[in-house]
Amino acid sequence: MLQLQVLRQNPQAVKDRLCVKNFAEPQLVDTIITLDDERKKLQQEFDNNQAKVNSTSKEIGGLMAKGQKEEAEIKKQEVGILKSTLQPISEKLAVVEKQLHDELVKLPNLPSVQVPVGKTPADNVVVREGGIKPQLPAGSVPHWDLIKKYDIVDFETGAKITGSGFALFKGKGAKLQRALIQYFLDYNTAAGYTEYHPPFMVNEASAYGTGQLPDKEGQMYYMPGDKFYMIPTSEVPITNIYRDEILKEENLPVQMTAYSPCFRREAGSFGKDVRGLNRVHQFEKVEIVQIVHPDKSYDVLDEMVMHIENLLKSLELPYRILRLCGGDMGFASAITYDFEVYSAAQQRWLEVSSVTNFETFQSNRMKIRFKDDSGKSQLVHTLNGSSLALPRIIACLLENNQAEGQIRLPPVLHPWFGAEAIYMK
RNA sequence: GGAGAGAUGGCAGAGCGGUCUAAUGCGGCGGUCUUGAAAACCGUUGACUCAAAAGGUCCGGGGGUUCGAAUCCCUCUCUCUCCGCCA
Repeated sequence: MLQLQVLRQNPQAVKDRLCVKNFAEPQLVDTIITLDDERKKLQQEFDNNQAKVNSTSKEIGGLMAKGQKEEAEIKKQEVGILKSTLQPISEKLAVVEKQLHDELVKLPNLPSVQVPVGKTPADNVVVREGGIKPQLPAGSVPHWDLIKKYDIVDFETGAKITGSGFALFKGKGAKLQRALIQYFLDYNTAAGYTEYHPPFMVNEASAYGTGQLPDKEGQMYYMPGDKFYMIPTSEVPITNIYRDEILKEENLPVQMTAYSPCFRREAGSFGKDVRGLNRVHQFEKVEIVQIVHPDKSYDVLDEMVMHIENLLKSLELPYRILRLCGGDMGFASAITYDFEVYSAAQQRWLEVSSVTNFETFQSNRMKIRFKDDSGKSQLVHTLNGSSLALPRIIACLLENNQAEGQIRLPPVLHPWFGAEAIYMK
């Protein structure tokens, strides 16, 4: 949620930034400011009357104590009249406040100045590429064939148990997944992140806090009996740890990492792009989240990009880093870098991580603040990134490392699979 | 699932209709004393809103009673204790 103060200070600048995100209704900014003016007027009127009610009520207390009942009765009548004027004002105020809030949450975050202008993924800017695209041997196949050949992921049985888009990992496939989760978590904690294992369902307040509600309601699985949402990413429970908290400045930055399964409905997609592990309803992911001083968030963003880049290097996968254009960024993002790995058998790039600086967009909703030197409360900046999402990493590891009757895993995974680099028989 | 108790400022904890602009303690901050520190003493110390002052709001959330609610009533949520069930 954007800060009203920012809109009021420079409405035109806000509208200009919204246009970079291809936001369709920049005039909403003016509507919001008008509503806020009205709110202020009503609030003042209400406060003035309330002050009179309060002071007169105190007088009544004094009169009653002295036994001056008749004077007290007169005052009671006065208060009665004042209160009857208070009622309609507070009703109007409630309506205006709700309208104001409802409109304000429709505004996406403002893109930072570094964000390239553009409408579609084609307008994203490639920042860096790394690794070497492998030359696959003749007869190489995509991962959806490999998983059958080696019997390590079974989609048919997954569909039998639950439904289409749910994978059943088996044998060395299940072990590879477990190994990657552990490797990623250890890599993150070694860099100073504290490991968490959160609940995999959240309540409405948490889903709202990180911006999943009301924007992405249909994307989440929902349990109406308990009003819980299955988490679409551990970002939701992890960032909400600090909801409604005021941190001490010396406790910043807060660095957290968590593994969780992620549940996404992703209704309506089909075809080659979503085949096999390319898109599933439940996938495993290790996430990193940071809560930082507003002056530091862009330095931290660069650090996080480096951190994830080095992790990809260690897996020996060809990768590239994209700076997303305004039109391709998420609702809550001020700037996002996407990481993609090259799937040699599918001959396409697959997104495996997304690193975002939300600036104050999440912290304003969640009221995550810190006390600065002068004792003032300020909103923190929040950032997160995947390190990493597993299915497409697995797809690429399988495809890019396939050889005659075997798949060679990179050395960092040898602790789980033995010294020999030949696995998946 | 059944029965009971409870939710108050960073923490602990009083408060049972009218100086509650919430006692007290701990913690934090400032000062006196000290070479420095500790101790002791003195002072100070919540959030939000309004450009600011005045004012207003906030004692788990929502609603009600009353001239007046932390305090009484209703309701929801959560926590704890005991019993039951259970990996």
